[in-house]
Amino acid sequence: MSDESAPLAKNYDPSALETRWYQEWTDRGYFHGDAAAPKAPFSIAIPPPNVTGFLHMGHALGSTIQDILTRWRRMSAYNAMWLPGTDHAGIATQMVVERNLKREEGKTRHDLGREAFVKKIWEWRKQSGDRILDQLKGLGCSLDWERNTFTLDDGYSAAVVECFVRLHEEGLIYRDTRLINWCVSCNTALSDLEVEHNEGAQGELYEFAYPYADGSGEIVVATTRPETMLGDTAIAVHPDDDRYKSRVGQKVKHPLVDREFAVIADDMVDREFGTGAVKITPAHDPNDFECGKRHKLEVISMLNENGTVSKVGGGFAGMDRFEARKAVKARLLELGLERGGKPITHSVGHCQRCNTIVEPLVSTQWFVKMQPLAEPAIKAVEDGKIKFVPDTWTKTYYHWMTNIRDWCISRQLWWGHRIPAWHCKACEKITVARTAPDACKHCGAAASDLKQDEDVLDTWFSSWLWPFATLGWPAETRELNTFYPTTVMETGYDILFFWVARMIMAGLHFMGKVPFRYVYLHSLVTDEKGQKMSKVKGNVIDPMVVIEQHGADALRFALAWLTTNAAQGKNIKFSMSNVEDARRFANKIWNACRFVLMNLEGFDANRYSDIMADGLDGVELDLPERWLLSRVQRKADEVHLALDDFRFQDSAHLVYHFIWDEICDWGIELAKARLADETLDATSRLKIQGVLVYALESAMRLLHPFMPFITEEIWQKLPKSSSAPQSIMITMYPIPDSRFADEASETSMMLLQSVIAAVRSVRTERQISRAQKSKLVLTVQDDYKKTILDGYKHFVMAHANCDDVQVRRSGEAPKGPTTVVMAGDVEVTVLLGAPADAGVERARIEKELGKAKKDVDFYTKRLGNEKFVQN
RNA sequence: AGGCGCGUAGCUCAGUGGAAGAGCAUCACCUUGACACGGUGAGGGUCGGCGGUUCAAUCCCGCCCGCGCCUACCA
Repeated sequence: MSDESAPLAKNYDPSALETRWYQEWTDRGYFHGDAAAPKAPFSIAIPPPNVTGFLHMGHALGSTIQDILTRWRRMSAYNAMWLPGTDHAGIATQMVVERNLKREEGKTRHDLGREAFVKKIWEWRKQSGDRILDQLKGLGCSLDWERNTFTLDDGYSAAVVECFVRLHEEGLIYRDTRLINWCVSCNTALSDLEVEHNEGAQGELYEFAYPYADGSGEIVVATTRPETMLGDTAIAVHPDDDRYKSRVGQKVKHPLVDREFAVIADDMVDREFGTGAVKITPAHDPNDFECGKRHKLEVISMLNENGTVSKVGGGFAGMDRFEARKAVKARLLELGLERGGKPITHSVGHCQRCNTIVEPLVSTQWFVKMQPLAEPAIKAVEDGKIKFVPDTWTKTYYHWMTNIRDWCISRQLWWGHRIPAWHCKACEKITVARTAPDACKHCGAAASDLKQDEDVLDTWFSSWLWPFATLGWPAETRELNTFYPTTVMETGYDILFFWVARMIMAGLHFMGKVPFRYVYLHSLVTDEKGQKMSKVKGNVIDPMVVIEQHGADALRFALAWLTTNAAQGKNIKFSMSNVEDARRFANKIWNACRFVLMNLEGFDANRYSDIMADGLDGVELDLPERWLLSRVQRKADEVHLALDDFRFQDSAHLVYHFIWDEICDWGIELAKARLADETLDATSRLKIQGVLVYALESAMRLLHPFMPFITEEIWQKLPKSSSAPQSIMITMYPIPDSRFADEASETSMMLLQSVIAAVRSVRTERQISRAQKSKLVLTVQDDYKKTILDGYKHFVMAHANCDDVQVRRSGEAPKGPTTVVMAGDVEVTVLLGAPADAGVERARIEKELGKAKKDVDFYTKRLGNEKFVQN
């Protein structure tokens, strides 16, 4: 614990204080959300990172945003709870462990066998699984660690089984044999979403001829995948295509394998494309598969699951699919059947995990029927029960949801939730159950005849339960009752379909309520050039390195500063200079605090709060103090509104400018001279000190969600009345206090600021040295301004470096060389020691005059405009 | 092929139907007892192009030109 009475260190050093405070907060249990607390709940479930992962800039951004929201709401009297956890991440994790196994022991998972391999993964999880959580701690995330959940925890796994069994009972989960996406490298089925379509792949549209079986010529087809001709079972042409009309029904002879099949007519064929004749391979193309169903074609799989040609490929059997492509082409050339080819740009599906080209294969898999789940999920958004921020995503969501297709959920992996289905050796039927069944439900065969399905479930099939399975579902817990629905889901837009949409469906289906009220989707964080950060490119900025160098506070503030509710698809370009800027800001705060602390001689916080207890009424305060108090209220209001709208950049800017431009540049500067004056009476001094402390303390609370560590450190050092809480974390977030709002003072200050700025500008332009004081004549348009400027001319003198200020309603131009500028409608005449350069002066005045004339023209025109005046 | 979005100061980006803003960068001056990770001041933009609606358009509409993203089974 830091010694509160110790002075603030001369230099700001984030590293030591950040670790210290995180420990302190955890020890005091500040992060825990009590399900029984009688306060309005505010909850967020973290998008669980991959258990083997490490924190990247995207996590840092998302977690910063979530922590800002959580800390802000916690300070605003909400029962705030931010739930941490990790995802077992099926394929990704299995791949990492397989790679290690290969590297360290030269073995494959098959060498170990399922049980030993899964054990191995658990060991790996144990050793690396907490790294990413520790990194989140380093970032300052106020996560409720008591609720930390892993998607393979017993309770969570039970929820996954429950979900599967219920959907199966409802007929929403089924098993079917159909064309699915298969990764020949990962050796598993994939869902449609896990296939990435790399746009613009260069391929060849290859043409070759099928001879008619009766020797009456040939039909030329065009394909990008010649090797699949080994599985062809038809040729399709358009029914109205005169070129081929007469050939429909006629047989062709396969040139490489012993097979004949017919020319068929199907209007899926585009007459303009290729030759207008399409080879049909129902087992290896989704289009052809559908076509095959329509025409009851034979489905011949010519590829094995590992991507080699199957035994139906005759002499090509055993070849890799790309090798086979070359071989088939060579053979066709030999046979004189090649008819040319041309380059084509098309999109090819790649495995999201390993980037291997995905193979459409016929396979028996488990599926979820999505449409019945999607309909209520669409309605919930239409009804405004869930709002997307930014709302441009709403349309994207509707589009995907209304065109949703069934979800292939079985994966041929070992790491994950095993499918709760048992195959009966006796009757070959399947029994789906919550626990291993005693007997086959269909034929009564003994348990010994039942074998559990080898496959595991898609990782996302467990994550779609996240907002409620983490709170104890299917049990009816107090946690669910209090924290479900969660308030906000904050995540990257890249998993809108993978995860967010599916959570909405699952939440509505199993809980009958939406899983969250708001979906905040953040942008992709790229490097400063807009390039995606990747190890290969070597442009990765590691958040942990940033934290080490500049502190978590600087990183968080930089991220918040960059986070606009940007339009869809616009990235956040991140560079170290953003962090350095934030670090400079932290340093500025540090030093402002040092100034205030150094000037607190004789200050008594309790006495100050007694004086101010009833607001401004009857309290004699100088203008800068009234002004600063009022500004605090205004900023508190603005920041609150910005956060309420998820405008993180706005809120960060507001606090930044409040602290830097208002507290430091004016509040402290105006206080300086007076505090330095030893003749100042004790009460006046107390008020100046008190207001500075108040403003700084309020600013620290405003800033705390963004920069939790430095604000705590400084807050602890500031004098407080005896009733103050133990930590800034448990103070109230500033809300505007009307007792301290004072519009008149803000107006008056603005007048002073503009006059001071005008004089400074003249002095710089005239190159008047610092040592030389100026004399001013201020000519004003009304008595109010005269009173203000007369009353506070000492501030003008001090801050505009003048030794004489005369304020008047009108009068002759002062004698001697002068420069006149306008500050609003105040004529500011600066008396110069020496005559100005006539040419320079003329140019300046002409420029100003030109501007003024333009203004006059503009307003005259506008006021002369009848329709404008009417409006 | 459909859909979404972007084009504003040198750079990165906010923003609004009533003559444009921030941070950084640039230039000048200032080592003033909080801070040179600082202070003061200055320069810099026909808000992608062309039309339309409006009293008024950077903002609304249409087209065009440049980008980016998402969805999709074009063999």
